[in-house]
Amino acid sequence: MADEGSIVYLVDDDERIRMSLTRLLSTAGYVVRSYASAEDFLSHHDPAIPGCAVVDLSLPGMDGLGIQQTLVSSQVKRPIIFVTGYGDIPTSVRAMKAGAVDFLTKPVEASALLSAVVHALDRDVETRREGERKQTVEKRLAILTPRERQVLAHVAAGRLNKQIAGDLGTVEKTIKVHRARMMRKMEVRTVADLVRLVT
Amino acid sequence: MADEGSIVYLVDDDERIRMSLTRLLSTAGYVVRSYASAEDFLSHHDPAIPGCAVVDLSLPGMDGLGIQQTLVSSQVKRPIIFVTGYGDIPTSVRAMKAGAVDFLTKPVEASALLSAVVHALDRDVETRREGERKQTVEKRLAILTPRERQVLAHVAAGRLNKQIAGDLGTVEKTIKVHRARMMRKMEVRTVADLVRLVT
DNA sequence: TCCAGGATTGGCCTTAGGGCCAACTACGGC
DNA sequence: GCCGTAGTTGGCCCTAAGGCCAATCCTGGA
Repeated sequence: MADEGSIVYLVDDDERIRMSLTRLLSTAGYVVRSYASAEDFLSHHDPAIPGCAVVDLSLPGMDGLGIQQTLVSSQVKRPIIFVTGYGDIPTSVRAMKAGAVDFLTKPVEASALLSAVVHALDRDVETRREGERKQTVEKRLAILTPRERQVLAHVAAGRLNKQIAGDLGTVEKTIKVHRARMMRKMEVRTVADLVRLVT
Repeated sequence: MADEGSIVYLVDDDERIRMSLTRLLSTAGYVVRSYASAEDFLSHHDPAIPGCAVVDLSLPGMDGLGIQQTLVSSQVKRPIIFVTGYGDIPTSVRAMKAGAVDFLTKPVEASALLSAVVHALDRDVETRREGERKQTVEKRLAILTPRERQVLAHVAAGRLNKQIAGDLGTVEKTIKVHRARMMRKMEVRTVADLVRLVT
């Protein structure tokens, strides 16, 4: 299996459920870390580690939706699968609108949970890939001088050096220099690559 | 209001509900068209007309999810808001995963429905905007000759005429001609515009 | 006060892209 | 057999982009 060894964070206050789901997920090849409360999970949570979360909706203290809101508002994209015994429709809809991967009712069917985990991990991989791409671009943009950033915007818009010079109140030769340095720093060789990178 | 006059398709087998919601939506400035069954709605449905659908989950014959599946499988992006009196969580989750805008329980709160309609119409506008853009690009791609399409791919990838010539087994001069004709047909003047268009 | 980084400009030369005119070849139809 | 479309190629010329070397000018700091 492709996701074998990926981490599944399990948050449920019922120890029997934790044992049961841990067993199920471990057997499927996942590494499981379980927590009995939202607070315990969040305080040990490292967004940098790939994986997904399987969260019981009703928890003592902060509940499952609270975990989701906390993660969402802190820009953490950890995919969440909710499981619940007592949920209602409005809650499930709110969870899904907030980006939950799935919302399962107890007793949880093994196949449904495993399928949801696969989807969640897929989404996590995709999110991380895109996040890394953005990071790379941001890092490169960060080392540009203000002038180079201006030139970048014009070049990406398809403007000619001569036109850019006019807009920025300088001469073509100067733009050529800024442009060349900007392209080096952005690590692209063609305008096409540049446009794809910053779009 | 920005969406005033937009069409809301209402599908519910209960005439009192239809009356009630029609009144609510009309008062808010929307044009409402109501249907008593999925079959009636679908047979009169024109995907080209902007708007959203408010659909009761339980209907005689094909139910609300059936409408959604029908539209989704025929690539129609009509935004759907479900309303239901007897739904369960798995159903609401399935609807949301299939792209429903919202899933409301009866009795429907006026504010919740109106808010959902605003979101649905926003999504519709966005979907149509994107669809038109794709249409435009497709139309232009359609009038390219096979050779021009090949050249387009290479140009968008940032390759030089000389390299493209090598790859396509011809000389640079020929590529220049294909390239110029391709750029005209795609209605772009710079490589940057081309990349943005086909990405 | 002197230095580094950033912005600027000039000259020179090479490569790349694109417009215009002309011409040839191949193929599918009428 | 003639015609239109698609693909090809050549020549000529001009503009755009980019590399290399050199040289100011200014400003925030050490």
